[in-house]
Amino acid sequence: MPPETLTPDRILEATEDVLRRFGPAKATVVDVARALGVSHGSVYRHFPSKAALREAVTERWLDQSHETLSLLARAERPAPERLRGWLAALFAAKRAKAGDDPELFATYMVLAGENSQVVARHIDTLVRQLAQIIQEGVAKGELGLPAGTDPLAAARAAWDATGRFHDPAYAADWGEEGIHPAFEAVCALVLRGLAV
Amino acid sequence: MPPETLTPDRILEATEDVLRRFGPAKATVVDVARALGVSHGSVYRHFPSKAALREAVTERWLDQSHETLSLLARAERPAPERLRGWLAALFAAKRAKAGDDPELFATYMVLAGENSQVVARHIDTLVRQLAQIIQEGVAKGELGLPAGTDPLAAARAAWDATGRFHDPAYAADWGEEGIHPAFEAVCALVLRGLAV
DNA sequence: GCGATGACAGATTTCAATATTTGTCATCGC
DNA sequence: GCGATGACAAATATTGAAATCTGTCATCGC
Repeated sequence: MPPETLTPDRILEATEDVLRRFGPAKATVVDVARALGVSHGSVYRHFPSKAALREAVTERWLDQSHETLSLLARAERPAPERLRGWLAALFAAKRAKAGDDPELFATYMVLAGENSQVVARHIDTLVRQLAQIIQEGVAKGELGLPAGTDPLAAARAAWDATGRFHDPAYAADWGEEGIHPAFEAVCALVLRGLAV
Repeated sequence: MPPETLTPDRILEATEDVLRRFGPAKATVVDVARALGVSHGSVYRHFPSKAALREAVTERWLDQSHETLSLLARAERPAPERLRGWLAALFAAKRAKAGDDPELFATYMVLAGENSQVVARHIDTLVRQLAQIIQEGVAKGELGLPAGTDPLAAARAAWDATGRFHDPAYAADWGEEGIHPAFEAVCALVLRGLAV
């Protein structure tokens, strides 16, 4: 018997590995099976298709980034600071991922493109964190919304407005000279738009 | 002699035509020459390379959209209204182009990708129009900027913040259900961020 | 004289034959 | 019995030879 019994988790790990090594275009189910020392038929016992396997890898990867940010969303500081910190942390995390291992990042961009449903759910989670900050800020009088504005809609607007600093489509810009001032400027604009 | 003598303008028109008919991948210099009834060598007399030809087409295409917007930027209305109108017009124009002829739009997206310099200049022109509106608004007390903020930087921030509604990378979203509310929300956020 | 031409070399693209991969399932061995 | 296997058909990707395209330039005809 192999070191451990074959589980979805072990398969996912091996898949990540294969993706890292061969890239999204060349990584095959046969490669994954080979990495695990099993036949590719066995992989299909745990995942119904290659697409499902890749989707699961995508989900796993996106879930990793929720933790840290959700801590920041709950931190005990004035809402404007928290909002700023949250956005800055999001940007810093993405920037680091894209900068440290561009190939791996490109791989995950391909996976994300294949699984827009999963990505949409991920974004939803993050927007809800934003909404929480905004809602609490409004409740404490630290932030202001035009009468009748839904905090969730405001959060979505803030998310959209800062897209250049978290949407992977812009990853190429994140290494540029003026990206930090640009982030500061948009951040300031958004915060001013949410001020009391 | 052909109907008219061979000029850069006639070549550009023929190139646009060929691009429209065959798409960016299949359009060749030989096709352009054939459409004009000349040898491809003659095209090279007016444009040094295929890339230069395509760049010129891109420039011509982008320049078309400056006119209408620059009129709006100069309109005689309160700055917040003008700003809103300008952003809405930009969004409407892009949306219409992408929606009416998706293939042609895709073609021009490819061209734009090939000529980021040209696109950057185009964006610069538009951001300057935005800056003009903001600057006048600030002068008249209709808009406000944090002390020491450059109107051009503020314009760039407003541009970045509204990217989802003018960046062709998001064109796929422009047909979606909730895009108008999303635009309104971001617009409101930005206007509030620039209010006195 | 001067713009247009088309033959040409080298780069790029196309296309069809070949090989690999995906997903299924009857069969195996523990 | 039950998870693992590998042979298999259909779909997809790779490959390399042939065709086309880009860019140059010596030559042509007006």
